[in-house]
Amino acid sequence: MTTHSRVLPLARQTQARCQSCGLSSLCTPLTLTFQEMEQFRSLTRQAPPLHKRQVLFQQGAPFTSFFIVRSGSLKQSSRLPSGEDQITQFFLPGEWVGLDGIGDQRYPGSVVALETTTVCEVPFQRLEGDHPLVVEMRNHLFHAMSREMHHERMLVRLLLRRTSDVRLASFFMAMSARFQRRGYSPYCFRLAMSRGDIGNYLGLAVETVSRLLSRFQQQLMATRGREFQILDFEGLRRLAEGEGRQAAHG
Amino acid sequence: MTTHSRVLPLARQTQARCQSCGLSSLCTPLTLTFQEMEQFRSLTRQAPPLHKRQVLFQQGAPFTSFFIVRSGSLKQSSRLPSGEDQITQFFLPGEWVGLDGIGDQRYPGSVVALETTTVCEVPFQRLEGDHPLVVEMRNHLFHAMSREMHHERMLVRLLLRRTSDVRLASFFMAMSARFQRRGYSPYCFRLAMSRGDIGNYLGLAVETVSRLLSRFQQQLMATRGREFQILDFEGLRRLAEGEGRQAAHG
DNA sequence: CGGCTTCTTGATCTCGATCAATCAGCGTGG
DNA sequence: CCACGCTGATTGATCGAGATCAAGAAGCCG
Repeated sequence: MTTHSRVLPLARQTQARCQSCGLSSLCTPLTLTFQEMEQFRSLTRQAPPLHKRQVLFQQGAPFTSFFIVRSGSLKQSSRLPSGEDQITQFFLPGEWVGLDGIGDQRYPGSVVALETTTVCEVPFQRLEGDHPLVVEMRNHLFHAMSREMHHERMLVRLLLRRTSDVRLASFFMAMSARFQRRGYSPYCFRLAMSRGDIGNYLGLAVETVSRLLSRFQQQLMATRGREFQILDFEGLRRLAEGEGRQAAHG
Repeated sequence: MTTHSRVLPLARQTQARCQSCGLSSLCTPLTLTFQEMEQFRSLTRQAPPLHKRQVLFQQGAPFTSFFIVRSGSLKQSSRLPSGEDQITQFFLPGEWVGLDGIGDQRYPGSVVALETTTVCEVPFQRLEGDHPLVVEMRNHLFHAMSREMHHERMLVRLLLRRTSDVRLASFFMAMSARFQRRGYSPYCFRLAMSRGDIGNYLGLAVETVSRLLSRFQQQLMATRGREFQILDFEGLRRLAEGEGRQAAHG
């Protein structure tokens, strides 16, 4: 078991990287590199691949494990008392799934694959006890959750007062950052979720998302189906941060 | 130090109570009863009372302690790159302040008193080590943060798609639940924050808050300055949950 | 090729921000 | 004690962003 000790510095490294990320974005910062995923592998077990629309776990199911995305992507949505589904998160490779189930020992939303997806399962009980590796791991999660708590709070509250174009720009900036952190191009990526999913996530109608994409098309981004290319990164960032042409400026 | 072991079951008790709280609300569930606050006292030190507008800590200051509110109330706000302040939280007696500073070791927002307020300081380093009390305490926080993570995510995302009256109704339902949990009346309470603060928090203009209160006045609530009384609790709940008269129903 | 879902574009209407003015509360000082 | 001024709260009028309704267009898969 002592062979895992090399994980520790890596955990800190992730943390440091997150700290230096000043992007005002929707980014969920619980991210591992492929290398780190290999290191943690001893705690995990590989699950069979999910195909599109297949469910990883259902809302309300007892929390037993969380998961790390190896490839593909997923969405998490919660069924509201009113009957609608609210998408609360998207997951990309390297990101943690199910952390919000720790709290009351049930998954608070259903997670389904947006495309063919593979995940690693991390049984939660393997994170109990006082083994140094595990202690460090929990510590890592502790910090990460605190960060995300604030992230979420500030950014989503921020979105409350923002126009639809700012919301969408923030979304793409966040996605860009997440791809970049995984070593992919921050300028050109494919998102497996539908326009409807994006709209649901951001609190916008599908039509609005579509119209905004058309508007962005001219200057900021090139869109082709679910492939996105950021043409004017700075411009998009300025828009997301509210420095751009916004309602009631000058 | 072993005298603190009686704390452990209490921590679990809090957790159980939070679990059973099914309110769809903005509630931040990190709450202690006065009794529990006494138990934890050994970890804390009393700070001198803050008067209105006095700052507990500034955004960006190094994270050293968090705090538990003993009496009064506070607000937390973050200065955005654009220069505006976004209120991210209100704190009532029994609630934890500063948890979101753990992540990157800095307070992500400034916290100021809304009225004369007393808090207990809990130096973070007293929560390190493997002493059973401290382990249990961290565990408690771990669970609480996970819960709050989801809470925040779902509810604020929910608010994104909600009309102003639903947002405000949710706000009062959450406040009501928080007062109730502390043993106060859930129907009649005083909120020290201004209309502007509420609007900022919910992403609404002051004028909108004011107008909504006038509208609520007729049926749902009685308002007098910063004293609020809920007249039709069920009605307010239905409105908050989206079952009420809403845009595009019938 | 049909039959689906997803995406786009157009037209209308409503909610809530904004601008503007008045009013109420309240501590200060004459 | 009351006049004054300041801040916060209310109310009215206007306007624009975005939801909604409606209809096509484009993929996508059997």
